Formats: sequence, structure tokens, C-alpha cells
Amino acid sequence: MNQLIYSGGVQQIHDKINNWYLENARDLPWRRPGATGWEVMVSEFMLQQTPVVRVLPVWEEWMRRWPRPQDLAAEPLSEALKAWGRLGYPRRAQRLHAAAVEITTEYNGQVPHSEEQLRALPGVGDYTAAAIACFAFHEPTVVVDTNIRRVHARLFGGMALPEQSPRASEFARARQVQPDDSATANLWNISVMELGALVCTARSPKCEQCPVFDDCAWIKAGQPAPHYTPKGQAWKGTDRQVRGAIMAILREHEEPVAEQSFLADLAHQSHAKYVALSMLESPLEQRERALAGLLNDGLAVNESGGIRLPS
DNA sequence: GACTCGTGGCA
DNA sequence: TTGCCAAGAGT
Repeated sequence: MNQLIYSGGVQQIHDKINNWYLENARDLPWRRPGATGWEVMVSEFMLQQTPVVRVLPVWEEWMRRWPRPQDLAAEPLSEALKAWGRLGYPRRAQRLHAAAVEITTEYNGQVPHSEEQLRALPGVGDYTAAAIACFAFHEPTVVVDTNIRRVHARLFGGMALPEQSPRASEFARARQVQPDDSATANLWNISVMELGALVCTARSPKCEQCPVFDDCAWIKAGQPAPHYTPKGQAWKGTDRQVRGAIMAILREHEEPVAEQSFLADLAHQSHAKYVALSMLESPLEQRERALAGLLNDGLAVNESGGIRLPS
């Protein structure tokens, strides 16, 4: 990597990847020139751990209903959770709603431009703060997401995959390979991310389409295999599965659902994607634990009439 | 640092 | 069919 940087080869890599982006980027609504900070922010929340194709229709609906932060802030949390639908990780909707309230009260309805102020909002971590500042407000931040980490690991590091958890050295490297010019750095962030999403993918990278094939340290090293095997995300029989089933029921009911019939409904719901809860070892115990978790997280409330979404 | 937290498509 | 994985954040 250092050899590339000091020899000036990095600038050619900037040009190759940025030009590739200008020719091959997807046309996404939150990337259009006039996109507002709020439009970018909502897209970033929805895109956390979620593919673009599933985000698109939900994002369109959210922007139609709530074109400004104060529009969402004026709604009860239950509306945000219902409109979130089956995107997954509903706590993102909860935090996005909370962030909209904070933007309304603390920033007069304007999404802050600075990375530091963005970072302080609920649900906004290092990545999302850098991404909003870069994509919406053209700040030359250092954006590091899973795509960028993978491209850097291969192109500069000669590795098949990045480390399992981000290291400080990765952020240092990302900063080092960043173009000096502000506008070029801005384009570089989205270009590397898009390259990782479309070409330098995790499983079967399309190296024959890659604009920096000739520069890639991983290719030069003979495409060595990963030095670890990622451990899969368990799903069947987990609390997460049951939490998802509970939220699916609550989204469909305006009135509180009595805990008794609620648990029965949960056991018999026919949604094809859920494994029959009778298969679980301790179904009742697990349902109760999952429900307790949701109540504790503020994603559901228990009132006299039963369980419902929080208002 | 290791875990938890949803969902659906695809190799 | 089943496991991997997708623009992470919070604890």
C-alpha cells in the first residue's frame, strides 16, 4: 500500500474508480442532485444492513408521507414502525423517529451538516454520520462501510476479506488513500462504495469488470482465500425470530392485543417465512422472553387492554 | 471485543 | 435446500 501511495499510483486509482462510477453508478433517488439532507439521512438508516432493492419502495413511501423531519416528528412512533414494514431491525425506525424529533427541536428542522452533530443523533454511528455529511452536504469525510473496507482490503491489502471487526489501522489507511482535493475525495467515497456493491462483492467478485484489476494487491497475490471463515448468523429458533413475529402482529392491530390471545396468535400465525413456533424447545418461555425484550426496548407497550405499538 | 438486533434473496 | 450476506449501531 505504502509503495502505491508514495509512487503516486494512488492518484491513477482515484481516476480509474471515479470514472468507473460516473459510467456505471446506479440511478438511486437519494443520489439525485437536489436530494435533501433528510432524504439522504432516511436512506442511510434504511440501508443499514439492508439491500437497496428492499429499501427503494419503503423510502419512496416515507418521503411521500414525511418529506421533512418535522413531518415524521409530528407522528406517533407507532406510525413509523408500521411504515417501516418488513425492512427489519425496527429499532432503526425508532431511532430515526427520535432523531427527527431532535432535529425538529434542537436544529429547527434542519439536518445538521457537521459530522460531529450528526454523530450525536440517535441511531447515527461513525459510518452514517460520515455518509450523510459526505453525500448530502459534500463534506470530504472519511467514509468507511463494509463495501469500502472490502475494496481496501483487496486493492491495498492483498486480502480476500477485511478483518471481522474494524481496526483503527483500517481507518488510518482509508484516510491515507483519500484524495487531497475535496470534491475528488467526495466522489471517491461513493465510487469505492459502489464498486464494492457492484463489482468487488463479497462472494463472487466480478474481477473481469474491475477498473483497477491491474492495480489490485489481492489479484497480484494470486487471490488468496480468506484467513478465517465467517460464522453465520443464527436465525431459526432465536429470540430475534420471535421478536420479528411479534412486531408483525402488532403492526396489523390498531387496538391493544390481549397477551393471552396475542401469544396464541403468535403460535398460529401462518406467515410462510416463520418456522412454526411449536418447533422451538421452550416456545412459551421464549415468546415471553422476546416480548419482554421488546417492551424493554420501547418497541412495544403493555397497557391494561393488552400489547400495542408505542405511541 | 463480543453480542444482539430482522428480513429476504441468492449461490 | 441451507448458509451467507446486505450503505451498522448500541451495549
